[in-house]
Amino acid sequence: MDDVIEPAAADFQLPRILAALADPHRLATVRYVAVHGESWCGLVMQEAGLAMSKSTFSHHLRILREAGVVTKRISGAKGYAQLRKEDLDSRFPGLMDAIIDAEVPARQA
Amino acid sequence: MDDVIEPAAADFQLPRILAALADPHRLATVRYVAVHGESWCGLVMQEAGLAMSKSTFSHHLRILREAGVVTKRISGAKGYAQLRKEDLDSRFPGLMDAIIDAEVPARQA
DNA sequence: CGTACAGTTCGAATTGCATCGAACTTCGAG
DNA sequence: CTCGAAGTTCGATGCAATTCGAACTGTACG
Repeated sequence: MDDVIEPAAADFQLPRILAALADPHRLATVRYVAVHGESWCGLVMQEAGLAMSKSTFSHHLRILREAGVVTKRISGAKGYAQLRKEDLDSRFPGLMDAIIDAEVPARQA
Repeated sequence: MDDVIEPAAADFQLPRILAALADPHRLATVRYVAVHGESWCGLVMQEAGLAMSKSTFSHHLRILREAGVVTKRISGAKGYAQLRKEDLDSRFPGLMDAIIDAEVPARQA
């Protein structure tokens, strides 16, 4: 069921993390949990402005988890996503801060 | 001939920059010019450990330029690539430092 | 128990990316 | 002018990513 491998911090691969963050949907997801802390996935989908099906969101979350960017915790029927800030900071100091604090350009057409 | 658009710093798009940096070959390229400063492309290809054809390298360099990560200067028949450190720092403070200074995991087979 | 909710997995379609060789342009050196 | 070196562009190809709906599993709650 849930065979997703969340790597240890020592196994983080920069290209993989950058690839995970390079998708606008996933970036929005990461930014949301960075600001709001551990969040229910359903809320993230709504609030982060992600117009996609459940299965697509599940896919994106998997990419983020397999890269080591987020963790998922299951409570009852719901899942909660959280940024792995400490682990990311330990391997790539300043990386996430730079990405999270980056100016979000005005939405362009 | 050279229609590659190198965007102004104000037009930098984070997802695009992250995507450009997410490829190991391009990451190696960026790290090389970050350390060595403006470099002849031929040398970069050799020294950065890039085993690829000229056309493929040209393609990767284009991606980096169009994202705003590097500039190219032509001198005679040769081209020289340079990291756009100031522009990148102005839009995304700390981003490039974090990426360049990241520990490169020991290459093991 | 049965219904609704939360989420994953699967298959399929579409799209995009990395890569190469070949052909071409341009520059520098003879 | 001619030759080789340096790069770019152009198809073509093969692989990976994104996306969806449908079917499935598991939890919560009347």
